[in-house]
Amino acid sequence: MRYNYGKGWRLQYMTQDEIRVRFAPSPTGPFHIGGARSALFNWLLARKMGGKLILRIEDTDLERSTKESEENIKEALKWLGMTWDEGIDIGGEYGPYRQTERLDIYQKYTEELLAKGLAYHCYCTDEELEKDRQQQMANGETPHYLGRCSHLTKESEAKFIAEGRKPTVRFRVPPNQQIVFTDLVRGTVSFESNGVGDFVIVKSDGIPVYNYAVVIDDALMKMTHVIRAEEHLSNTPRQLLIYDALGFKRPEFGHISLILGKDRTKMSKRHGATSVQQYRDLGYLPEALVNFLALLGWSPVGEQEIFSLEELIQAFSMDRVAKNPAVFDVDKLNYINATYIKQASPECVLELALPHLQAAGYVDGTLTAEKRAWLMEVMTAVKEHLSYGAQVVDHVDIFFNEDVQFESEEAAEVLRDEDASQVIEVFKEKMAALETVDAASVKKVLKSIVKELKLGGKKVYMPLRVAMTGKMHGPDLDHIIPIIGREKVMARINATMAKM
RNA sequence: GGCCCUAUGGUCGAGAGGUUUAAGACGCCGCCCUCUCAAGGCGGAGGCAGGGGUUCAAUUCCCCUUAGGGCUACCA
Repeated sequence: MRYNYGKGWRLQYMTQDEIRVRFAPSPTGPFHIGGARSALFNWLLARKMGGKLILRIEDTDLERSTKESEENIKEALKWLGMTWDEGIDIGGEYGPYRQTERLDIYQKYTEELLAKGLAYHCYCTDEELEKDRQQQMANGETPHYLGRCSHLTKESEAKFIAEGRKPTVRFRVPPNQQIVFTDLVRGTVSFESNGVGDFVIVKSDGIPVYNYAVVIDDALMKMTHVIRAEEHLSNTPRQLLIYDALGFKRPEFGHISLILGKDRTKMSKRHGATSVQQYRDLGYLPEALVNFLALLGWSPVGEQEIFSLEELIQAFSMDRVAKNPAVFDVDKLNYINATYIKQASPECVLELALPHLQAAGYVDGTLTAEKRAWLMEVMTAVKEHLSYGAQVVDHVDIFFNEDVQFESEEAAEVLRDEDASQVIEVFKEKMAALETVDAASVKKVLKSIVKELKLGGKKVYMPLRVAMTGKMHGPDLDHIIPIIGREKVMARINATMAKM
């Protein structure tokens, strides 16, 4: 058995009315790829089980939260193809879905905790707290609040208030308790309450802290499963204590491991692109990114690796989520994206590539229908070579640049071959005689030259390739030629030969 | 420092005590195809972190060590 509770939980929840899961990001910066994966697993679980996905915004960090980040998250989720059933924008039975709009709700529970003596006001200053922390660390103890304000007399409390101190609210952690829960991906996890220490649940400005608000929201919003990143695992005991103190039913927890960079530390900017937006801007396809993310920490039963969204939903299950952290492997992402690009329509590839073609100055903002059609042919020729959209600029100069430059001395050498000029002469004649110039007719021409001149294919193709592109490599010649067009091909060849 | 999580090739990972000669994929190397580069096809190299147990049998269960990560905030 992989987990000591077996697979029963799945049955248990299949018979329940509905699964309710949430994705609850804090809008404090670019939408991280790890957040996208958390969202994905929740979304997949909800869709698989016919449940609901709730999108809640955890914006209690007033300094760092921005509306812009929130928009960013929504856009990214939509782009990736994930939709939510309740939450910001669309509302629902358990709203509001933005924590700063729920302050009155939290306050009600805070008063309850205070009244029951399960929480208390703390007037300690940052300096005092920091001093305690230093000392405990020096003593080799788990730093935690010493409880200085836990039993304040009315007099001293009045004195602090008179001094103008703004209190925080601390949760009174019961001593000598074992906090145990069963994690969907990790099995039984246990903590000692003694290691926790009374923690702040409401800041001195009256705003609740994450560990507190999250519990009230998840409970009130009737979450059945909390699937989130492993960084929250160590916070879970604190949250469990609050569930119990408030008499809430505990949901199931599942902590999925973190996504690491190449050096096995948490993914950060120095590992390259870390936000969903960056991958979109680089010209990755949302389906490919989702496919890749799904495989990072989850594995399907069979050997299939390329999954559509629908197939992922069918195949997904929480009991195949891995416990160990996963290194983000761009090579594999590129491979997956490349396979999606190969299957994609020219229109779709053009869409990925267009911003990069524009940035490189190959095309300007306005595209005529004719130009667009031509670009699609170019895309068809190069899409086999692309891992992502931005790479297009490495492959298209041969279609845009009429001034042929040899990429190397080796290339120039090809045209000095004894048979080169004859090949080119024959090619020009045959091309001129052609009624329609397309891949099939060009291919016929090229083959006939090989045959008639009794030369190897290399001796025929390479001089022509170099004469019209200056390069030794590129897409198939019979594809390139119709795209460049007969006139320009001729002009290029003539110009190149004149230089010899 | 304390607490918690994790440990199969370079990477993602299958594996649920004997079915393993340890899947599959990416990457790497070679061959084929081919005008070239890709793509595609075929093949190859490469791994159970170390040490103790438990057991007739351990990659699989337990313990320790080591390594990595997370938490330890009036961040989330």
